[in-house]
Amino acid sequence: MDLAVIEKAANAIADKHRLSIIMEVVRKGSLVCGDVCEFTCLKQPTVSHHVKILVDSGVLNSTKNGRIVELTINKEMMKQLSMFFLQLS
Amino acid sequence: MDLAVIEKAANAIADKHRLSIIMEVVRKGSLVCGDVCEFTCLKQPTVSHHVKILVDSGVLNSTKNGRIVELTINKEMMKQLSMFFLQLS
DNA sequence: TCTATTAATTTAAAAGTATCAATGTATTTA
DNA sequence: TAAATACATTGATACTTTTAAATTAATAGA
Repeated sequence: MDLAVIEKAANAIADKHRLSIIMEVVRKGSLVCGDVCEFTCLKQPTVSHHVKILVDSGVLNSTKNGRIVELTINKEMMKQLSMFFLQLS
Repeated sequence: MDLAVIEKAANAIADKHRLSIIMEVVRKGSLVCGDVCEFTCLKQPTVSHHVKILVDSGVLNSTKNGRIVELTINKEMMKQLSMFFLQLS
């Protein structure tokens, strides 16, 4: 497992707002960026910034349908993180 | 699982130097702060700073034997992190 | 094509973080 | 008790991150 991947994913997760986005994506199955603005009370550019970090790190997947971006959890990444920490325990 | 705990642990892990400290602690079983200065090429105050973050977050355990601080991995925290990411996958 | 909608980018200010020299503290040893 | 050792704290500087207003880009629908 590449430590740079772990570092980047950990960084993406290490934020109150981003962590709550992750939990909401998992709870609902998927979210669009507009939903995130609503439930986080953050402005749209701020949400766009956080979403970019989550997607770039591989924590979330994004698929663009027209002008709408749909966010889902990257289960493969979650499995890798789970395995990494299991090996450290 | 408390998200604040996850957030704090993720933050501790989300750093190149701290991640390498974690890996070395696991590889060797334990380390003292002086060892960390050597293999990271960081100065002592910087190491003290990083170690504090790792210990405060619960990622590492520290036990003081006289003036020497011994660092070990917190296996319980690793298990909790592993479970957390497993549930997201 | 015109307008509304959804998201990305730019820019800038404020807050937070990493680093290390200098210094402090506690403990061991001569 | 004095010197040496191991680590913590302070304070300064440089760098990074977060946030959002303003703007831009892309798409959908009238």
